[in-house]
Amino acid sequence: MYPNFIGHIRKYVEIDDASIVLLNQYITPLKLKRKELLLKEGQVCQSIYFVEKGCLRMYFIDNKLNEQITQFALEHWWMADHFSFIDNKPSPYFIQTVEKSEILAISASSFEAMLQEIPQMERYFRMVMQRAVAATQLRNKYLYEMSKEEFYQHFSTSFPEFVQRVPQYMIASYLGLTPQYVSELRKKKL
Amino acid sequence: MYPNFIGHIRKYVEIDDASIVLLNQYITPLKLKRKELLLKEGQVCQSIYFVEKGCLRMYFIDNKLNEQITQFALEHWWMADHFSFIDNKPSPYFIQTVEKSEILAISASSFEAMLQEIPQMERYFRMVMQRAVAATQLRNKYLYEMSKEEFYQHFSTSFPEFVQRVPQYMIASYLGLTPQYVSELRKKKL
DNA sequence: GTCATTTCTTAAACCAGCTTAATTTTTTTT
DNA sequence: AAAAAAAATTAAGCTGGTTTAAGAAATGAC
Repeated sequence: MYPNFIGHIRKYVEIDDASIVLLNQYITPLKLKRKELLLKEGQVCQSIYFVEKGCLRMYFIDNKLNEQITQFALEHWWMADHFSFIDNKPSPYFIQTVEKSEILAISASSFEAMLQEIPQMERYFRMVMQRAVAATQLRNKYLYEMSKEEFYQHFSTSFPEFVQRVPQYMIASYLGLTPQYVSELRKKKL
Repeated sequence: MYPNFIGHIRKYVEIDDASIVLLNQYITPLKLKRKELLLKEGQVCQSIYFVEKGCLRMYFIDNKLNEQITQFALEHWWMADHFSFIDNKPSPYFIQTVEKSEILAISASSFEAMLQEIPQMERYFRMVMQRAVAATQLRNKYLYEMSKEEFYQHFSTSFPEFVQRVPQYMIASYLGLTPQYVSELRKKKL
């Protein structure tokens, strides 16, 4: 059905096929084209989104009216504005497909019901969230210890597929660099 | 027993007194003086730490041999190097008390056993981790949209108790600033 | 209570990465 | 296939925040 989603769950918890079938009622699958919006600034982030296939980005409009990207999600990643999702507050973010994508959405009420009915999912999300915290701790450490030049080089050698797949100006934005500076860094490395 | 800890759990999940009593067997309470270490670089982060009273900091030694602080934890906060804790890998961090503190430690094996025996704790930690993700998303947004000067001013007006309690050079380190620059910014504001 | 250590301040020179602006290349649309 | 739009490059000048160095003030230990 959703091989990436089910595979991801089974990587973390033991769950039988019957429970997997139960899961379906909580999930809304979405087939989206490039550049479609899942969340707009000012709306509440009603769902969390799993990338079954494709790529999402999250961004906000900064005071210079630039789209400032704060996160990407490729296959197997979850995407949400968690503060908005948890507390039902309007979000400052947009969430948009970068390319044609297959997304699984779970609304806040489905999420709650799912966790009640399938306790393994509570455990799954505890682990997913814990790993997300671990990942941000690591990224954060890199931010503290590297110059922007090192940060860019580190990113592009660590995630070469990413650099292939996503426009350069989006990577620049995500890394907190100007497109001009990224351009300079690329020239430097060749 | 540990009013801050129990209060924190009950803020998130319904749990009866019997289960609270069960909790005790998984917890190691620690009374620590100022500047005591809970984790050293190169060790595996064997436990997660709850600050019942006092203050912890997490830091690593950067390439200029500075102590670079990446996190603080005051009362009610959890502290751990999650990658090290989850995957049993050596940590690059030190975790140290900033002041005299009362800490509750839960080792990895206790953590696992506790989650098995008391399912509400699985839910509690899912929520704690999800809020931690939400908090880093927010902090991250501030990093993207503010200059370092704004970031400092924002932090010191948002957490005035912190600025009272923790030496200025530690706050500078945490915010990614030099102590000299923080000194300049303070002078500017008066 | 005083000495030693830690923390904070001041100031000048410096530079990593940004801004601005114009051109070229690539991609998308028709 | 051509036109339009989006993305990437180049280069010069500038600035927010660092570095370096030294002295002053505050704190903790005995």
